Amino acid sequence: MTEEQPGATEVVDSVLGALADPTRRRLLDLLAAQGEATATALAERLPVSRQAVVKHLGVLDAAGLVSGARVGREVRYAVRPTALDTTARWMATLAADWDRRLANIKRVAEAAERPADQEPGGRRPPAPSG
Amino acid sequence: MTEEQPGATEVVDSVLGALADPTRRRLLDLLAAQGEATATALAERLPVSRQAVVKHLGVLDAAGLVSGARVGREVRYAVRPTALDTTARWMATLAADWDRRLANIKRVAEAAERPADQEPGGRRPPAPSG
DNA sequence: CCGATGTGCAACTCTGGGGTTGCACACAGT
DNA sequence: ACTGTGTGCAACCCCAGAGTTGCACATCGG
Repeated sequence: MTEEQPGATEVVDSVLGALADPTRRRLLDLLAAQGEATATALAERLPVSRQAVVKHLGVLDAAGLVSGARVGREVRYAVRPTALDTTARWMATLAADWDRRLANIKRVAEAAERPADQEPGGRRPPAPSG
Repeated sequence: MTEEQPGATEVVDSVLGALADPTRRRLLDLLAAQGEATATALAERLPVSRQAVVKHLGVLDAAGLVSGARVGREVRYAVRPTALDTTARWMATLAADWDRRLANIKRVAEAAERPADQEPGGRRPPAPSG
């Protein structure tokens, strides 16, 4: 666990996969609230077995969302904000990109709707595929 | 399709579920690039059948990520940035929250590590469970 | 009207992964 | 040394959902 950081795309990929499950989101909530907890302790506060929690923690760890540290005979898990932050930024960028494209396309569509309109010397964008 | 907007939590929930699938992400990429496309046209650019694409578009539509409009005998789908933006903001807030909690806990832990330390007049936070 | 093209619906298959149980191993406390 | 508690591993069950096929229905172009 706790490997070096791979490419942002892979981070986003695994984070999205990890966050898709409600139980895992609940798990992250609990971890964020308690700061640190073992799989056994977390399982007591969830309607699933410890083994299920362990598996989920494995997925979350692979996604870089949590990390576990051995303390004596138990393993304390804690939340790691970095991967989540990366995904949030990626998503925000994507949303902005969509907005940009949509605005572009709308503009072109409106321009094409009235081709007989007055077309002054100013040049419009050549293609919307920017 | 294209219902009224539900609570932000439900939006985030369905968006995360929708974005978990690679084919759906690919689908969104194509749609964002082309601006508008039919299920049939999208299926030609993907290694799955049209019906699979239709199902995915259904999921994406339920998540508010795309919307389809009937034009003659075909249905043109387009990307909708709002739900994605909502999820991005939610995620960024969550990441910030984790950071806050972690900083809080770390501070408290350090303070508890040396209880015999000089404790000046300044007051520290009463509990980390904020 | 007829063919071509596109959509909608339904039944079906099959793999992934969420969940469980059972047991072996590791460590702390007395 | 022995017991209690926590972790790790493996086999197993089960179902949601990703994907398919087949066919009926709608629409455009001649």
